[in-house]
Amino acid sequence: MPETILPVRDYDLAGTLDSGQVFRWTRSDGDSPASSWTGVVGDRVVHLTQREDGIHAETPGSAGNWDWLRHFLQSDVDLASILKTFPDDEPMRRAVAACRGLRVLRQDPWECLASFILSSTKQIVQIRQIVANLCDCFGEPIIGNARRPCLTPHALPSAEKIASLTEVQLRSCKMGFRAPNLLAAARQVAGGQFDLERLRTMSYADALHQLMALRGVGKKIGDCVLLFAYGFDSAFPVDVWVERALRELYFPKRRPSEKKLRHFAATHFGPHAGYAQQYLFHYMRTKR
DNA sequence: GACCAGGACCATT
DNA sequence: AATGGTCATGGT
Repeated sequence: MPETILPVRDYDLAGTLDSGQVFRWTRSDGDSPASSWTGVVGDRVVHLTQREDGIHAETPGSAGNWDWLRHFLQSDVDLASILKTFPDDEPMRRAVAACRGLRVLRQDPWECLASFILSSTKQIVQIRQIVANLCDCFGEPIIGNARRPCLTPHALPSAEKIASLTEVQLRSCKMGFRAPNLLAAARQVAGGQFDLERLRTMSYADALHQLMALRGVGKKIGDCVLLFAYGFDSAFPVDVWVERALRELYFPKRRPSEKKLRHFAATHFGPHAGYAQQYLFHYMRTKR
């Protein structure tokens, strides 16, 4: 089985894979002290383990030069230089101290868009379950991993595949009112009316505007896709946790208006605001 | 059994 | 511009 070591330091694999960016990774370390995870990147099953000398990776079948994994993990980015751009205030210092090595991943755009269309008013554990249902029922099986037939991993279904389904079939995955939104997005992507690749060439504002034209995609989900799939580091998704972080950590006592809060979020956190947002999010979710 | 969840959207004030 | 209801579902 192909394997490699990514000699990366300052990388919290567990925190990163469990910080609500991706929904298909499961811990597989039993009682071992090392943090070990299994997931799917594209059409490959990957097993990752965090050790002293870096992240150990193995995948059945062919791994090529592993660039696809370095890209997904963003293991070559200089985290320290990003942290330097964070505002020098008490909330950020606390969040950074509490989430050492937290990274922002780089996902496939369709997987990211589909996942976050399904994320609306759902807890992360439930998003995981919905995405798992969707992959198990309609994703392409990944062959060569048949430990047991019922555990055959599946890729996330393509836009074309989902576009060929019915709303009733999608609802069987327990995604509720999100089903028509996912179906509509899949049809537009599969039919070529919506070009996910073209977003790469656009400005942040234009790309966000495009995404928000999709039913079920507002500012928050649009920002998640731009940050997690396209690397627009200025995107600053504000969900209930981040809003709580802003109000509690930056405006205790006062009650800033929604508009004022959005202005603060858009101007205070610098060129890598998206990273700062992820630190605040994970900090709020894991403290206490 | 309430309450809430990585929201978006539409109808009222 | 700011609230309020609605949409499904299940964990805590």
